[in-house]
Amino acid sequence: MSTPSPSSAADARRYYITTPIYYVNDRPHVGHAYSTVAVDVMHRFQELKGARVHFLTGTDEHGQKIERRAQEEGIDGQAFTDRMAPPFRQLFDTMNCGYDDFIRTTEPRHKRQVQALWKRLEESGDIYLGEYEGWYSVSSETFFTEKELLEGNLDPITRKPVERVREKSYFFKLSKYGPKLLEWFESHPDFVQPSTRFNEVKRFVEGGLHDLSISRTSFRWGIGVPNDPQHVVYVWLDALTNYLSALGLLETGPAGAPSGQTDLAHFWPTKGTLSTTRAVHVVGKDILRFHAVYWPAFLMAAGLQPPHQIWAHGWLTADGVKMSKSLKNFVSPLPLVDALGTDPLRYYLMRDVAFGQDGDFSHANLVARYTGDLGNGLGNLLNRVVQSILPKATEGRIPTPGPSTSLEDSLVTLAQRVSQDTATHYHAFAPHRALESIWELVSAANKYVDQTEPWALLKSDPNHRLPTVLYTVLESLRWLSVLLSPVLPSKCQDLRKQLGLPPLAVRQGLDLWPQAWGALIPGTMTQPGTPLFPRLPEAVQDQLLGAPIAAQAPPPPDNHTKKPQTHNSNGKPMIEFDDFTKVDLRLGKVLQAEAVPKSTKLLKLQVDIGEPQPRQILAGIRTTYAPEDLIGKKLVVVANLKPRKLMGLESQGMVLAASDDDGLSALFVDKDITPGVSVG
RNA sequence: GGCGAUGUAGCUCAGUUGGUGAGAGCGGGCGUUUCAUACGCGCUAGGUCAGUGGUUCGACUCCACUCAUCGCCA
Repeated sequence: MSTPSPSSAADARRYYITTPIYYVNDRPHVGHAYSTVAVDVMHRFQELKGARVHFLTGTDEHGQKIERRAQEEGIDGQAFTDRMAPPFRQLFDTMNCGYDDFIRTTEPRHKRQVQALWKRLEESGDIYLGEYEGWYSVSSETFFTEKELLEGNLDPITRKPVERVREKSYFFKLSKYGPKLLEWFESHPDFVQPSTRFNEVKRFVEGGLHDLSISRTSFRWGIGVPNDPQHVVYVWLDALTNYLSALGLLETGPAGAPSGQTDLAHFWPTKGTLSTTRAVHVVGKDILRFHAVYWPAFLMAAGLQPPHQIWAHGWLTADGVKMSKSLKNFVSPLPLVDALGTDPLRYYLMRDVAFGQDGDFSHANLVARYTGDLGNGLGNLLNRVVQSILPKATEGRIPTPGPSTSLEDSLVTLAQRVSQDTATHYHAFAPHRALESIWELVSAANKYVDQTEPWALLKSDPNHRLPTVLYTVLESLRWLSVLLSPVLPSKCQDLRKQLGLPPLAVRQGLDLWPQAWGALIPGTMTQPGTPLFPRLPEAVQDQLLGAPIAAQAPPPPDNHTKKPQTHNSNGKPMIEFDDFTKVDLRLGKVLQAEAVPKSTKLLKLQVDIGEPQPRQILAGIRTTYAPEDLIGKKLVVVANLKPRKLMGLESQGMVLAASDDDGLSALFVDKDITPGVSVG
């Protein structure tokens, strides 16, 4: 399995990359954002390398499921999809995905192309009229065989009932293309990624292909079959064609001659342009088969070149739970963008999930990535130099570097390696690795600042060593502003602005990827601004971490059993007896008590709980009890609470007390019972 | 059932064609600096590399089997 070398994309003058078109039967969620952001990252990377990129996304709007949804609402399909499609577009705009085209399958330009493709397939003799009978699942838009169905004739995926459907149908001679497909797979070892998915595809084809039913008469909401308006084109043939129709590839003029859409059409590879174009479809693993088997077969039949690559990514779970309609636990990206901003969410999605594998969308990890990587790592690096030291050293101008030492040399060497590694990883559709690699440079730069101590040089050597040190850090940040820009486009603009640099201006044929050290121009004014990734207010953190899934997603209602009570009148979750027995409650006798200095609430107690040594326990009861009131008293102690530091002192347990607005009362024991005995 | 994967430190994962004491990031612990967004830097994981049995001078890395998890099978 070969990975393209870092230079190959720059050579590929044209790069066509697509997301799946999204089915508009529901509102967009973080999964849609994920695949579209991934494609946007690739698109931005390729542009930086000087490729001419066409980035397509859009919506899939036909099919029986849509027809029924529209009917339920008493509106027609067009009105329904006109309402459902815009939120997708808005989401991708919010996520700062710079798509070049957003196609809807209900657009006339697409309908013409589908019909044109149909005619081509007909001309090649690969379409015939037959009769189809089978179990059709409306919810999955597909037929199932008898043995695939669940008991009671249910769709094995959606568990909805299927219908016995018998209808006249046009068929595509898919069976004829099995050997050609296998030959194609053989000669294109990177056709499907990741390779384990490719294995599945190959075996599927090796198992033999049946002809594919490609029209329906049982519903109307779709594209009419040319010259047989009773039939509607099968939704997958319809949907897949979007990749061509966005390029106007099959466009014909009034006289049937190719129209003027030739420029865009060049994004689709032909035999003559294989080395200078690259067409890649990014899809979810659930629709791989359609893209890796049916789609190349259609294209072969139409006399067209299959795409270069199909990249199947994985699914996201939500805080460890599979996202599903019935659980209503789809993570909506918009509140996250409100809380953190677009770029941090993009960063999280690209950094925390290995592209191609399934991943988990974890709110805790999101916050950790924001605070740790972005805030403490990158943001603080910029801040500590541009905001803090540079104004004092050079009144904010980029300094002129002097002779370098081994410290500078090794940082430069590392930056060059990181730059190469990062490019390799972006190329291989491994944004998580690219970012991992980039953070080597972030860390090294922070370490460099620590080692060189510019704040000390400010006093000891402001005219010689200091300019070199500051220049080196600033130049590292300039490199970072390029390396990170595919993932953090707007934050990198901000970063560059603070460094006194113009925005990155991509141009076809111009490779902007960092290679030469020292492009920062001494004397340029920097523009210290607000921190790139300000520390999250606690309220925002709490909002992100505060049981976001539980709140939005009650467990699926169970109609048969009575729902157990999950919370008590205090809003606390119900616990099992076993949970309770985990708490080691013991009787303790207070041996000593004294106030904690500088604290109005805390008392430091030495409590005998039957152990050789008394426990030191800090209790926030000083407002009610004076130290001398407590000595000799017996009270209830939580003995197995993890030790915790309060006001610099370790507390090895907790004293039970009840409190209300007026004060509190410790739980004293009135009989003379031996310290250390269990309470329960 | 058939086919294919995966199982490495608390968590997420790297570990090229078998060979110096098995790694990274995060979390935890300890220390330290003070320019900075209480941020940075340093040290710290003694992990039966799922298990068993093989091949080999030598295996996390090859083979067989077992267990667990997952994917594909129109």
